[in-house]
Amino acid sequence: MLEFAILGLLHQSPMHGYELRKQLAQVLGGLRSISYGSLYPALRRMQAAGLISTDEPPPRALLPADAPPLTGRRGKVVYTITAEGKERFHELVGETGPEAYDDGGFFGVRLAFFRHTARDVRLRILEGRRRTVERQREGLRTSLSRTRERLDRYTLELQRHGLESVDREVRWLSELIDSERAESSGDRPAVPGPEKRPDTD
Amino acid sequence: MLEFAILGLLHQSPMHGYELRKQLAQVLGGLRSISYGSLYPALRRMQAAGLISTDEPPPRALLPADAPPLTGRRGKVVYTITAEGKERFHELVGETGPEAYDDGGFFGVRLAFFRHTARDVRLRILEGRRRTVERQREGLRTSLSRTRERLDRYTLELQRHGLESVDREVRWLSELIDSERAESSGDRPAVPGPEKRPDTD
DNA sequence: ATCCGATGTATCGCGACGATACATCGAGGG
DNA sequence: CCCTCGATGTATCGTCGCGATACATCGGAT
Repeated sequence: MLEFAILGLLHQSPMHGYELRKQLAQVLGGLRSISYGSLYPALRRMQAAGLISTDEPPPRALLPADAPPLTGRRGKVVYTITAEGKERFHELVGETGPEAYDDGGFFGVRLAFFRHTARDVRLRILEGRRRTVERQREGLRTSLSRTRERLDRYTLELQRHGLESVDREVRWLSELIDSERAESSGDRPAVPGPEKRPDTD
Repeated sequence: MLEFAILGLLHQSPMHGYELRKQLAQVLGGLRSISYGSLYPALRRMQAAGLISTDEPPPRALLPADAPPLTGRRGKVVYTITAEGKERFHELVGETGPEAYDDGGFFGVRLAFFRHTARDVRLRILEGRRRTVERQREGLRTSLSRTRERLDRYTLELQRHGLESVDREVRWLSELIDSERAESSGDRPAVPGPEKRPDTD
């Protein structure tokens, strides 16, 4: 998931780790962010896999005689997506399996890069997400009705609030799906070729 | 957090790991659960710390000559809270610092065991949680108004939905606080002694 | 002149997770 | 009567995210 988000952001423009982290917070929905303890290892993994490269300016121009401690390299590093990285990103962007929507976090990131995603893929993901959340809702509903008596007042409140939230999410997704379909019908004859890439490099 | 939840559940009655996990799912708000990969290590940590003990029936009654592989011990294990565990639980139940409400997950677990929590502590936690969520809301609001133009339609939708959810959570918390205060005023002269333990073993 | 907050890179230990394996047992159907 | 199947049950492994922490640079305010 982190990998996907990083690829998506670097796909737009090269960036420092610091900037990357800030953008990531936006992409993650504004609330949760990602820590440096996750970000830097991820960047190193991706670099090792050849998905990104570092445009690294010389780490220190001829350090001036009185060498400071300098435990490790401390120069600004700009990360750039490679050709393989772009390829990987488009591969991930086309995925429609459960991993794309079962986890809400991943789904949010997929949403953030929907402009790189073909319409039919968008619809499949939105519908998959809705099914997942509907299943959660039903589970919560039955569990709530089965245990209503034996439960703490506060636990009950928590579950009630959770149920309402999930319910709202279903309605929200339905609106997104509807507007997606509406745009789709005024757009093309509804059955285009199977290979449609709205995004070209 | 896991530690707190486990102590709370075992405080009610001894349990197998399997049952513990199911109850944990309820306590966690009905949606997310905890994996065995988290649960068993946590149990072992807590056992090492002396907070719980295992009522372990003899792992295998005189294995019958034709010894099966038996890679590790595979017998049912019942976990029981110890006196130190109860002490630790009451200690945690009295905590009112940011760690009690800054993380939503932890807050949910605290809610689940509110019946073991003194009224004034309950109020402090609820109010702390509300402040935290309000801060999130303000952050989201300003970020949304600052970047409204430059944002993807989908990202915008995601943030809008997130903002509404957070807003609803604030209202929900306010209701809880109000009803808590209402009960409190009809109960005792509002300023009882500082040491009030509704829960006794 | 100095201090402070924003920018920036990096590591460590802890712990949560999904995947996986294995074991037992009751119920039901062949 | 056996056999499979789903629920119950214990356990480990590698991967990875996190908070805490440290360190460094730079611009502007005091």
